[in-house]
Amino acid sequence: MIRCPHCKQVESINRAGIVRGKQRYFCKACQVHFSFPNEVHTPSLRPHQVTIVDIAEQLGISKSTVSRALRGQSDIHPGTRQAVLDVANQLDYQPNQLAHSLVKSRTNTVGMLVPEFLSSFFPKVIMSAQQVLVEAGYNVVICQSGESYETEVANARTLLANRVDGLMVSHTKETRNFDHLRTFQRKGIPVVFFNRVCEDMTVPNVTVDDYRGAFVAVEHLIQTGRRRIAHLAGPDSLPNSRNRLNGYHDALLHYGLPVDNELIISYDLTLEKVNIYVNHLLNLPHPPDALFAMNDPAAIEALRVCRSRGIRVPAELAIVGFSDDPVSELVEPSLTTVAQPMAEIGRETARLLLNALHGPVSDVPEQVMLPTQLIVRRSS
Amino acid sequence: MIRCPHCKQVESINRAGIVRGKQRYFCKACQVHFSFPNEVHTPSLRPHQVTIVDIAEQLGISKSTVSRALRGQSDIHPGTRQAVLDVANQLDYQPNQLAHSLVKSRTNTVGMLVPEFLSSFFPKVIMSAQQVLVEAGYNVVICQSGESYETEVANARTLLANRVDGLMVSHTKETRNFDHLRTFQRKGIPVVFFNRVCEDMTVPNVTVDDYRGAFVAVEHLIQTGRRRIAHLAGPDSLPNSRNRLNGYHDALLHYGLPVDNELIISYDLTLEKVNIYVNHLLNLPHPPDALFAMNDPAAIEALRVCRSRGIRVPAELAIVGFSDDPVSELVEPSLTTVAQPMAEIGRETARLLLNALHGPVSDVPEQVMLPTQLIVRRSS
DNA sequence: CTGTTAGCGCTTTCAC
DNA sequence: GTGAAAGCGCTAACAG
Repeated sequence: MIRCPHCKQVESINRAGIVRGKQRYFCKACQVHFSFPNEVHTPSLRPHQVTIVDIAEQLGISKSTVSRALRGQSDIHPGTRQAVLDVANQLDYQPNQLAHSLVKSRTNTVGMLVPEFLSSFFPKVIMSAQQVLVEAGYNVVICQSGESYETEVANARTLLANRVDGLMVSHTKETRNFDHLRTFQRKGIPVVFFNRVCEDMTVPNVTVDDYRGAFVAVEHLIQTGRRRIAHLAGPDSLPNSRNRLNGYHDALLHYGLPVDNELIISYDLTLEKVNIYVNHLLNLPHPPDALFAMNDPAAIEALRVCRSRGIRVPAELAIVGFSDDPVSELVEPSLTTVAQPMAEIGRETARLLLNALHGPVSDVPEQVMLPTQLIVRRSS
Repeated sequence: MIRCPHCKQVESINRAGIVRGKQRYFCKACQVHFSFPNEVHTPSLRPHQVTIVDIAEQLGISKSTVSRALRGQSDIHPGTRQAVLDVANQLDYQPNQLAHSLVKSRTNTVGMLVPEFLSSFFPKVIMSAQQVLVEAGYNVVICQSGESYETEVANARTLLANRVDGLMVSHTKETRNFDHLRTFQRKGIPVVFFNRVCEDMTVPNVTVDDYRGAFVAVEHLIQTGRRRIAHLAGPDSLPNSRNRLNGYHDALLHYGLPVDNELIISYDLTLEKVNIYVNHLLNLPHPPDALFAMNDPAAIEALRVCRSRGIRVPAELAIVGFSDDPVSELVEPSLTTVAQPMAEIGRETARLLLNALHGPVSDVPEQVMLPTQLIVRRSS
């Protein structure tokens, strides 16, 4: 009698052919295929985990000696060391990092709090930060909050309970209260911000020059003849958004163009809102001839709105994004955007954290601001 | 005297204006902006971490009582509990998960090994798996290996040393030896494979019906009049690749088309190779009129090659990808592709792991195969 | 209801 | 060189 592993029903099961000698089944209710292997799995209870005491006993020596041998300390008889290593190997000994961390009160692990990792920005930053940190002997554990403040707080608690040695943070768009991060500071655990930084906390941080990036982007639009430039801004809670908005604003002023508040809309970083707002802008009596968006996903969504309305880009509306997501090169027309040095952001964040971790930090916290670069493509 | 935090030089520093009252600097050598905050950071050594003993002493009770109160056990005087909670709060007590895990010999943490997370596939799978697992009270730590076998082995060692309670794995394209994963099995730590599964290990796993997905994709090309269909296959080491290749193969046979080995090229999942191979295919005396690619990034790279060579898609070459990466909808022309239910893969993987974690698993390991869906767009 | 004791697996004095 | 003993912070019997 075959039972669907999902809905536990028996009636809805059909045989679905044989693949590599195995009968496959299909549950009509769940629309799911499944099968069972031939070999039988014998799930013993968790067996005894071998410890240094096991090694010590087998060798008739003390566990201190085993500990020393395993760590390759100097004051140890070469023969003893080899014997320990051999037995450890033979017993398939795996050191217990928990016990080690407990006694050393350091875990060699650092945490990273990010708001999401669906766009390419955070994965790239994570990878380069990780590379630097792993090389320095640290493990990196990544927590993503899905832009939810509550999840971020929960993640921070978990990392704290697990006694990470340090923390890298790019907070959610909802985060206004930073107590969960101040706790780390109070406990003497170094915190480094990147990308989205808290201006009220005195910690090292890594940002890009959002102001300048936005300024140059808008300048480019002006120099290519645009006069009514709209801005899809990010949430006011993010310094990022504010800096880009300021850059936009100052570029208009600098070139003597009026700042029309009707053309500035700040949204919550969800694509549905982009859709609504872009349509709204296009429906204006005097619609904009250009759009500078907070980020690439927004710009690309704007592109789609234009496509669906038959509005030609860039002829009728020029569009510029921010970040240089790999997608921006692939869309049609390809997207002009302000590139951020993602790998460098990661490396710098890792470097600042290592500084804080290693040195008895005698300096004021360092704040790194990386340059951006305008990449002109066909959407402008 | 200002020193560049990167190159440590003094000569290459320029002042770069004042932002929000702070002097900013620019290092010509490193092309980097930086600044220092006003407030001075006093980096004390790591302060004493408060423990249940501290709470016990302050209250003049035993630490067992504190432990019980904190965990909300039943046999405790409500007054005592409240007092403990108050002091814990006042002292900013944070439980030490390491100590807890050590004594319980379980960490409530599960590991996830993925080959990369730059494409959208793994992030999506991770997110949905995480959701299920967090709800069940587990933390998830994610390790990405960048498709490097050595990194995967190192990650596995770390997770083992940190005594994860369970493991979810999608291995690298290089992985042929699975000893690092068998170790978990031997130690009684449940392992679940997903997406890229090891056929030699008797563990639960989650896959999609690659064979059928490929078959349907090629069938679609045939039914829309294509006769010379090329296949850009993945590495032979991945069952994924082999199943998709088989689906391609059988579809041709089923419709009475010849299988031309010249049109089947297997590549190593790097985009540079895609470029070379697609060009090679297009240079053939009898070039293909359609291409079925192992995955969306490859298909999109093929699209770019065509664009740069002025080859019209789909008129001259129809292209079909695999996975339904969000990008595939955005490229021009939009990409026909075989969608994988990423969220469901994650959920199922998490479910299988929870089963193994909770139940004393009395069954044979379950193998789930999820259906795919052909999404026809403009590239075919 | 609460305290005492032992111990999770490891490192670290301090003797010998 | 090596061992004995104490302790990292917490939980879990077992008494009372």
